[in-house]
Amino acid sequence: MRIILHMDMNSYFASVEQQANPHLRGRPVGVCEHLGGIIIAPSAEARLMGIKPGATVWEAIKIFPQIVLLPTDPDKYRHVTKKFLNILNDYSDDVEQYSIDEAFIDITRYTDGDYRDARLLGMEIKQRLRLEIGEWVSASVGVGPNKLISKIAADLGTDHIDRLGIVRPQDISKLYDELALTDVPGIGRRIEKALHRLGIFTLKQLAVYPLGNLLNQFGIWGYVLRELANFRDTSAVVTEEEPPKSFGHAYTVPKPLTSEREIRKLMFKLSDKVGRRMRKHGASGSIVHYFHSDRQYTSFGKQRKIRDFINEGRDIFRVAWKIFLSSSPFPAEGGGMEGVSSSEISAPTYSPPYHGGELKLKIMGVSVSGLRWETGQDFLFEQYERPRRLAAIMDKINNKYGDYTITRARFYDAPDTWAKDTVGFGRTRSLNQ
DNA sequence: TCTGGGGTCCTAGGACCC
DNA sequence: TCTGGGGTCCTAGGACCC
Repeated sequence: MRIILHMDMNSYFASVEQQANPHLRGRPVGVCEHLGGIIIAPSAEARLMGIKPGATVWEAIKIFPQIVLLPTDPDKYRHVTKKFLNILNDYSDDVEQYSIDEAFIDITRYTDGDYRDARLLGMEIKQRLRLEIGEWVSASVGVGPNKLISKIAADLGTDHIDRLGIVRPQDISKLYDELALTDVPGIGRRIEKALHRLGIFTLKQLAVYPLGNLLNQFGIWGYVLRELANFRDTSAVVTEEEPPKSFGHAYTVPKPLTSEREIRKLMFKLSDKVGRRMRKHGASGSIVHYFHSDRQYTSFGKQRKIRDFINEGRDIFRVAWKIFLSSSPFPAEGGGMEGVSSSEISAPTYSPPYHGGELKLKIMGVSVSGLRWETGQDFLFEQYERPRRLAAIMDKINNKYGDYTITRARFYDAPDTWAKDTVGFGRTRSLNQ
């Protein structure tokens, strides 16, 4: 029987900020993307005041006007994540990074199957976090016979002082009294609703519900649900890091966009950001996804496969723009683009100004999948011919001084500059400004 | 309060080929 | 003219996670 330990950092982004900035310690802090959005991570102090993750910034301010609001700083969090993964690696070779603030460790060998040893190990890991990362960054630890249970156990542990939850095989049946359907990872809002329609309101009911009916209702997911409800999980702790399958960026604008120019500008920014990240990782891709939502949250999204593999902002942008035109808020020219390679896609023809004003674009996203990877270390610079080399130079500048410090002028301005391939300085400092 | 941005996986239908 | 089945690719869309 395996023993799996799950570690889940508490109020991660906020506590990392508090660790890094002593003057934030003990104060209610909220980390958010921008002021029109939500609090992604409220600090423990903010939570105590009733500010939950997912609350809008607006709401948080209403509860506590003095809350300290901070923008996310992904590099900072990744740095700390590396540190805590290193600690975990001292205890097992089988460490799986599950997200930026969560990890699974197979500690079967280390504990020799003994849950008392597992508890001691959990305490030791938490102690090392305090010593090596800092007092303000803490973790919930869960221990159980599989990944699913260890994760659930970590959540249960948050009620205790030491935030260490242990569920031994003989404790599993007690979970039914403590957990709601959506407390099980894999059961979200929609599935919960569907289960309600079947008359299933508790995990116990789900656990004994006829499998055939579940399969009818949910397809293969019915089987998964049944396994979840019985806390069965045979999945292994996966140590290898899988390469990503897509790269994407999205942005919610503070004020809805209506003009073609604004929309194109944002689309290029996002495309450029995606391209830059792809090049940094030595990836190119052949499927471009574009989506947007309007203020009423009706959304439009499509993907296009092209023949080439691309990783430059302007190429990604061209495809995204074509997709956008196909949604026909502006009349599309030339119809579809089946089988068109990126080099054949011309700069979009300028269409008449947006008519009617129905589209009030609130969220936009661009991503690229269908990835192919450059081999070796030399993907960054040398062997690239001029246009790519230009892109590499621009990357260096932008990575150092911030997004869009430098970009191609033609993407910013009126259609008559489209033909020129010049490097210019964009005015925009960053998406969040 | 109409609410972030980063992802993953699964399904299903149509086109096309053998 | 009608008949099968399998495989792959492409796209849309829905669900979930942190």
